[in-house]
Amino acid sequence: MNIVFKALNDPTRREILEMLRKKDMTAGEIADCFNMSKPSISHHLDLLKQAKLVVDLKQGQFILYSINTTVLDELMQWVMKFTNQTKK
Amino acid sequence: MNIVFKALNDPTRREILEMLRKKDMTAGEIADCFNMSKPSISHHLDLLKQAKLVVDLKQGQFILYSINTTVLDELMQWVMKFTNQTKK
DNA sequence: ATATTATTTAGATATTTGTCTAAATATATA
DNA sequence: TATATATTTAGACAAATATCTAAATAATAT
Repeated sequence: MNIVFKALNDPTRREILEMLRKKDMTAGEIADCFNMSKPSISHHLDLLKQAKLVVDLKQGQFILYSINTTVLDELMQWVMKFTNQTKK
Repeated sequence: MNIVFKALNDPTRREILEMLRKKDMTAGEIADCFNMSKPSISHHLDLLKQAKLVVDLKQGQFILYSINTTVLDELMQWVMKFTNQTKK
C-alpha cells in the first residue's frame, strides 16, 4: 500500500491515471499532454507501474499503457475501513 | 486533494489514522505508540490536520485528536471514479 | 512564584523526490 | 545498412520531506 500512496502523491501521475481511465495511450501520447520532458513522464509512468496502477504492453515501437483497477479496488477497501463507521 | 494524498503518503501518519479510527487520543498517547520523538509526531499530526484528516480539541493541558472522515469520504469518491467502470 | 507536564516551534541535517539534458536501447523504414 | 522514431536509462541538481535536539509556550500543581 505504501508504494500506491507514493505513486498517487503527485498531480501529474494522478492526471495520467485520469487520462488512462478514459482510454489506453502510448507513452508518447501521454507525454504530449504535459508541459514536461519525455524522460520525466517516463519516470512517472515507471512509478505508476511499480505500484501496479498501470500496466504496459509493447506494441512494435510503441508502448501502450493502460490502467489497472485492481490496486484501486484495494485502495477503496482501505478507505472504506474509515468511512461508514461509528466510533466507540 | 493534493494535500490529502501528501498526508496519506507516510506509514506513520496512516497508522495514526488507524489508531484514531478506534478511539480519540491525545498527542502524547499517540507519540507513546511510536519509536519516534514527540516533535516528529507533532509534525505528522500537523500534516494530518492541514489535510483535515484529523481535528484537534484542547482539553486543559492535553490536546485530543480525533479523525475526521469527511475528507476520507471525498477520497473514496475520487477512487470510485476509477473502479466499477467499463473502459472505452 | 516555581516546578512539572504536555505539546509545539525552530533550526539543522540526511534522504527522497521531481525535473532536466544527454546518452542508450529498440523498433521500423528507406 | 543507415536513418528516423519511440521510449527508457543515467547522472546531475534543486526542492521537499522526515527526523532529530533544543528551546518556547501553555496549563497544572505544589
